[in-house]
Amino acid sequence: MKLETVTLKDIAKALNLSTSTVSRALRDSYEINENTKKKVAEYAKKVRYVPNPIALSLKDNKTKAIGVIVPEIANNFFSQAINGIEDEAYSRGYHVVICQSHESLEREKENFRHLFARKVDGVLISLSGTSKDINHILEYSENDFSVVFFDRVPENESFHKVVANNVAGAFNATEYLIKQGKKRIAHITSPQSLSISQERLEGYRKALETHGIVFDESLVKYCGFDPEEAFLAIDNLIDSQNPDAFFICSDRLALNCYEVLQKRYENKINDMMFFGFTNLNVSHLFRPQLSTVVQPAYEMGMQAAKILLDKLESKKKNQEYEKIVLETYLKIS
Amino acid sequence: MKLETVTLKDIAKALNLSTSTVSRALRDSYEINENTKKKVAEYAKKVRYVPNPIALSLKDNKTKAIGVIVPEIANNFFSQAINGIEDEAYSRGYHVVICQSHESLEREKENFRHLFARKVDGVLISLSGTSKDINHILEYSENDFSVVFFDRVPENESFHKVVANNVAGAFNATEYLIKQGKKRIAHITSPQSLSISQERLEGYRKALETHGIVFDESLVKYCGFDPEEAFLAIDNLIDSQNPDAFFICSDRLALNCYEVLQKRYENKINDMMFFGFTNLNVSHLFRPQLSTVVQPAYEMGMQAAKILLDKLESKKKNQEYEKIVLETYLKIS
DNA sequence: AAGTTCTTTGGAAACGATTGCATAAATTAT
DNA sequence: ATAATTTATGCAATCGTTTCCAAAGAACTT
Repeated sequence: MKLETVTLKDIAKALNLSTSTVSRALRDSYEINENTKKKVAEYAKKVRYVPNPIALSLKDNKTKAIGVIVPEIANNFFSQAINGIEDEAYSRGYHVVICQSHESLEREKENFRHLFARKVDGVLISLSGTSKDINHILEYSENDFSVVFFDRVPENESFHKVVANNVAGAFNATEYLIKQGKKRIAHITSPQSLSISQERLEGYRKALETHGIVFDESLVKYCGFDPEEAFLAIDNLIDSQNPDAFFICSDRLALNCYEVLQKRYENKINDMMFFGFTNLNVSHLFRPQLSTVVQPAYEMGMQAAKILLDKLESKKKNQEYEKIVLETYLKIS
Repeated sequence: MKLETVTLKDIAKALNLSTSTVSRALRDSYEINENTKKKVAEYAKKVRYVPNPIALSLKDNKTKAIGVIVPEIANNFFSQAINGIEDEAYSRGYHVVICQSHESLEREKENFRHLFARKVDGVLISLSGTSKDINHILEYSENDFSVVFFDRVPENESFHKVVANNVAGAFNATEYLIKQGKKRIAHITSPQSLSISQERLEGYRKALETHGIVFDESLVKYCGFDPEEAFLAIDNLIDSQNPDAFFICSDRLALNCYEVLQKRYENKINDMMFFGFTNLNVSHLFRPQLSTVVQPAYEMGMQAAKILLDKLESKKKNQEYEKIVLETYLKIS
């Protein structure tokens, strides 16, 4: 059983030393004789000693693990963000526990409880679509538990945040459509409570304004997470508002929208244009064509992880809260 | 600081008992007086006592965590499989640590080392595309560390495995194309070392055979993980082999293939048909149309997790290795 | 009434590592 | 040569929990 995990005690016994000496030798303490150090190091290597992270965790109440809560893994934006988080975390010796809220506040609370009970050192989170407040998070963060938000963030000032420049992204997308001669641009978006919805709407409005188009509320549809609801909204919109373009603010809604189009409007949509706000890596293969505002998902994840880990590893209580805003780019199809 | 974690010792002190009594009371031991139990339970609830999982882990050398190694998260098949794994694991009180091999054997080895060092109780893995043998895994599994494979599995008999019925899926897809009148069906697939490649090729051949079409090796292309290589192979194939349909065995290759088609063959492809072996949830939106063999990814993940957890939780060393084969279905676009 | 059993509780070791403190031996200073 | 200092090591507590063992007191037996 060469895999039996060997402990300090085993090494101590084998070398006729005490565990404290072995421990210090391995950490290269100045108190230990060079010869002893060498002997210990050699033997430890030979038997492939690996410190037991659990014992360490118990000792200093740190797990070297961080939690991540996202609405869904099966979403390109989030899986790319997670890649960024993992790369940063692993390279710094942390591991990552991923949870999905499935857009449910209840699940999000549960995830938090779970991660906290598991004693992760901190949490990265992108809020669920039904989380209207963050009391469930304040409860933890106010007691010195580190939380960093990314993508979908709360208004509360007292948090670190990493977001895309949603206003600019939405502005650029809308402007592009306008420049293509579109006048009645429908805007399909997520629940109003989400920061991303508000900011993207703002970009959309600004672009209209800049180009002298009157904002028409009836072209805007907020959709929850029930597909049928989205289908109906989109259907109504096409029937009654006669849009010539769509600016759709999530993967999910873009797909809902295409679903409707394919089933019911094959004939009408020839000169409609579609813009999304997605990280679908296959959007260029869609017909009708779907251009999208692409967010630097990987980068966002990495930055968020970096902020969290920096915070965890700095002694001083850094009271300044960073908000990092990353630029998006347009991918025209 | 209402969040300060409370320990058994705190409860003991507050109630003037010993920690052992408190511990036993909470676990409802027969030795403890009913009144004492009640008092302890009440107080524990009041102060929201949650046992420290790290202390437990240290004690019984179990972390209630399982590791998952997949090539990529940002792939619908795997993220769906992970959903299945997580649902099963969380519902049984385990958490999940996810690692990505990025199709690299080296990374896969590292992932394994990492998970083992972190003392996860077992591992679920889908092999990387460059893992030609599994010595790096045998080393662990031979020493009583539980490993369950899913999707991309080794030949080795002494493992639990959960796979899709790749042969049947490939057969059905190919047969469908044949029935649509296709005669020269190209087959683009992953490295030959992978179980999925071999099995899907087998299904493809069988279908041809069944329908009296001679298998033509030059219609088959194995592609590694370099996109340029894939582009070239597909390009050559179209130029020199005049295929009238494609059966493409992965998300990645399907995308590579479409890349080539869009850039260079817009005119030629009108009557070509395309079949994939993917869990892309948007394949019906592609043009040219992409039908696909859909695997029960969620179910596969769940079953794999179930087998692993059952194994972890059963005392007896179950020497029979299960191989579960789940059926696929065709999604025609 | 003395011994036996049952009920209920506490003490202490264990899991694996770190670390403050004590101490023995070796070296240096006076 | 003796005291002071340095060098090198070990002991024991700690983190939070479980569990084996001991034990005190109550209740029972004969």
